[in-house]
Amino acid sequence: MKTEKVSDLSAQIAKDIRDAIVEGRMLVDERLPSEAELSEQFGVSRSTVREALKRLAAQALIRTQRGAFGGAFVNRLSYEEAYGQNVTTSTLLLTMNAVSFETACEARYAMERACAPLAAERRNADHLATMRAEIHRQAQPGLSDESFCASDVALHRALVDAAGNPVLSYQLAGAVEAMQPLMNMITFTARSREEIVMLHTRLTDALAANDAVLANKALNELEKYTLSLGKDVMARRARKA
Amino acid sequence: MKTEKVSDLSAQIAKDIRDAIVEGRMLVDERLPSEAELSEQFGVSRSTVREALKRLAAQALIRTQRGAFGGAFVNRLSYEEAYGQNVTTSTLLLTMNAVSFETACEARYAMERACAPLAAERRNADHLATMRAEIHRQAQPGLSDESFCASDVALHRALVDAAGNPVLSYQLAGAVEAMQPLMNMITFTARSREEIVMLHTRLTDALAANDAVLANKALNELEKYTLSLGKDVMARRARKA
DNA sequence: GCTCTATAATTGTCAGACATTTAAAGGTCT
DNA sequence: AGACCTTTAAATGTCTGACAATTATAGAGC
Repeated sequence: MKTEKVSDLSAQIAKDIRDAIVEGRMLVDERLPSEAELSEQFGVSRSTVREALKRLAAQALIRTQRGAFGGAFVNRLSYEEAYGQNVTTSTLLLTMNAVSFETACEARYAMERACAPLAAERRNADHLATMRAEIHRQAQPGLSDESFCASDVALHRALVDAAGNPVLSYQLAGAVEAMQPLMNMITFTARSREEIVMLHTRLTDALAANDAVLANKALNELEKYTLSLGKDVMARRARKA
Repeated sequence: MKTEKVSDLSAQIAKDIRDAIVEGRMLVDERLPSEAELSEQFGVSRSTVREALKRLAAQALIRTQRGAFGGAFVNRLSYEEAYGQNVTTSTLLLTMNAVSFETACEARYAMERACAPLAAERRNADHLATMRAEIHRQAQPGLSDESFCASDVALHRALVDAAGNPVLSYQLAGAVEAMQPLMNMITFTARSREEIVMLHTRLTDALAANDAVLANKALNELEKYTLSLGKDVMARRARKA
């Protein structure tokens, strides 16, 4: 066996099994040996095996079923599960490492621009309807800043989905959702909301007209404006402190 | 407490603690209660608590230290840890869900194009040197297809890093690395490698000249060419089957 | 042939024990 | 006083054995 001395058996066993799954030596829905068999195979107690399996379950690599003919099975990772993992990890990464608003904003709009040409080509009526519905919501007075940001993310998600590429949707929508806590730092005045709604409308109109160039222009202005709003907030905070 | 009946105590306990971390109720490097204390607080056995903690450790949310004054601590998620998680999850998602080469290819180059303008502006000598080194390697005869693809990914990574935005690097490099198994399906003839090396050189030259437009053009041609190579492979496979 | 029940396999949980690691406290010598 | 060693206590890591809960299958009874 390749089990090096690591002084954390459950981690080592989890790694062995994880490698087997990632490298395709175990296939989706294949059943792992029972906990008792695994403990014999690896020469450890059942508790240790269980801790290893829980590690894998936390990464959605396996699912377990109780009862006779139950056990642990290699799990087919769904977009939904992977998406959730991605968002949790990315969110923590950003908040714990004090990523600046400027950096997050730049990354976000760079990724949005990556979808714009595809979205302009492939958007369908549903995508446009979703975007217009979110724009409508953003124009409602009395909306909290958090809800405004959430709607902003939803609109972005529609833009990304309009590109018609599930891989792009998974990667970018997750990334943007993870940035929401950072975006939430902005306080949106009535005036700035008006401006953003206008730019969102221009973006949606551009997609409706299959015009990638106009869509990109709208995104550029949106980035510039969002950035200036963020900088205002920072400056105000700095003055107070 | 908000612990609903879920009939998997360790998952529920893990969720409670995870929420506390994600919502900021527990700060980085803060120490969790000992396993004995947790088992008392949650009213479960120590084994159950341990299984919950292993789940969190698998997501790199906590780290544990043995010995006196040891215990479980909220872990500052590093870019490296998050990156590894992202790649594992994304890789499995793509392979298990049979994402088509076309979809992966499109997503990849869409994301590369997102970085090109920033990279053209900010690339430094190191980035250019890395890219040229990878190009040199790609021109070596006798390189396996896998190594060629790996070098391709490394070159891409340099491009993304050249954009000078760590969030972008984390998200996009992880996404592209996850696509490597799919890209590995292509068999590269000497002729096609020559073509790709030429396009890579044009891309690097464009960045060296701070020319975003030329860089984007090179990426577009690269995408078109990669896609045609992939389609050839598929067609040949279909004929054989 | 259908329904119900018993069975056996398997995971989930618990209790208690011991091994191992590690930082801090205390003691000894110079 | 300071440097070095030893002890100690707190904590995680691992093992053992037991029982509870769940569930598909096989068999009994009609």
